[in-house]
Parts: sequence; C-alpha cells; structure tokens
Amino acid sequence: AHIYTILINCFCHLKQTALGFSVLATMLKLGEEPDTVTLTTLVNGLCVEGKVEDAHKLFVEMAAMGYQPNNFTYGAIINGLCKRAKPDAAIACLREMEAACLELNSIHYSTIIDCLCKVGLVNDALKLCSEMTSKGIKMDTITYNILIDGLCLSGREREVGFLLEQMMRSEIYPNQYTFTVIVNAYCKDGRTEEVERVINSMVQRGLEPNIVTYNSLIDGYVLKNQMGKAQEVFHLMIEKSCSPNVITYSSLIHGYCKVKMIKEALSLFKEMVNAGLRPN
RNA sequence: CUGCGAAGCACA
Repeated sequence: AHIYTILINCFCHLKQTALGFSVLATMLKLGEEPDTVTLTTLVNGLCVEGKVEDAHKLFVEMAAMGYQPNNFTYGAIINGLCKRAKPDAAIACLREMEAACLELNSIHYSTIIDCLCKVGLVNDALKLCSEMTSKGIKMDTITYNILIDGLCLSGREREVGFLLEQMMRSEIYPNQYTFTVIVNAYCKDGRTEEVERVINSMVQRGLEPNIVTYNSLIDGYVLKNQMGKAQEVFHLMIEKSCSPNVITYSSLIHGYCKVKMIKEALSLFKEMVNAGLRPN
C-alpha cells in the first residue's frame, strides 16, 4: 500500500484526485489492500480540490468499512473546511474529535486559528489559542506566524511585538515565514523604510530572505510607485541566486504599467517568457 | 534507531 499511497499523494497534490482514485481501483484489482493512510490521502486530495462534501462522504465510508479516521484524517477534513472559510464546521469537527477521544494537536488548532484570522475573527482565534494552551498543547512557530499575520491583516500590528516577546520567552523561534509576514505587513502599510531593519535581524539569525520576502518588498515599492527601488530589489534577488517567478514579474509589470512605462513593462514580459515562465 | 506513504503558516 505504501508505494501506491505515494503515487496517490502525488496526484492529489497535482489536484488530480480522480487519478488518485484510479490508482485505488488498480490496487483493488491487484488485490492490494489500501490502509488508513491511503484513504486519508484521498480524503485530503478531495479537500485540497475544495470538494469537502465528497471528502466527508469518503470519511464516513472508510469508518463504516473499519478504517478508523485518525488525527490525520480529521486534520485533512478540518483543513478542507477552513480553506472553504467554514470555521464553525471546522470547530464542530474539533469537538467531534474530543468526543471520540482523539488527541488534538497544534495542527488541528492552528488550521482553525488561521481560518478565523483570515475571515477577520482574530479575537476568536486568540480564544482558541488560550484553549489549546490550557489543554497543554504548545503553540509552535506556525501558530505564531498565523497570529502575527492575522493581527497585521486586522490592523492590530501594535500587538505583534508582544507576541514576538512571548514567542522568544517560550523558546519558539521565528523562521523565514515569520520575518516575511512582518516584511509584508510593513510593505502593505507603505513602511518600506522599516523593512531593512527587519531583514537585518532576519539575517542576523541566520535566516536568508527568500523569494516571497523579495516579492513582498518589490510589491511594497510598486505600491508607492518607486520603480527604481523595486528594480534594485529585483537585481539584488538575482544576485543572490534567487530566481524571480511569475509573481515577481507580475508585480513589476503592474508597477511599470501604473507609472505608464509601458516599454519597460513589455520588456519584462518578454524577459519572463524567455526565462521559461508561463504568463498566467 | 533514523529517514519524504497522509493533515496547518507568508507574496502579484
């Protein structure tokens, strides 16, 4: 089942769950028994494609056939519901796990906390944080990243410092996501001057800016119509062997169009295609 | 004993 599951998981990540199911059919024909991992992989595939109802059907079926849904299966369903912005249903799922005496972990909580933040319910998200902590489930770097991003999205950036302190005190360390979330918040807020300081402290911790960090900064300059600055970052990233992607080019092209520098925009478009990137 | 067979975070 192992090797088949790997294949199924590949199809699921390509959003080709239907092909994943045909692999399952092949398994059955060959007399190879799927296991809980195989079926959970398919549940996740359906969730990733946004077909949470189908995922739930499979979830019920697998339970009926004696494949007990576990932490991972519930995790996939919760994630599916969260990606469809259904925090209430996701929380109901969490309660169902409790009733089934399954052990909740930081992934289950973080998934829902992220969803609440993204729909603007940061206070509910913070409540869930207290709940998980009171159950002895530790917030990890991802949980903090989610909250920091959530606070920024809700214009509550002033509370981020407190969160970072709490993070360090708990010996949970920031990673590239953490810093990039902060860089992005500053950029969206037009505070590109403060980004250099953030990137310095990032590098001091041995963390290099990555493509998302650079893209955020480029877009920050684009927002302010500072195309010269944007171009500088573009060159800097290339110098650091960080290859621009479609997002990088889209930002820059948008920026040049905004300031009516159409030639530059078009030449970037060509450059992008020449680099083997497909316009979307 | 360890290792990527399954679930959570950032950019246009």
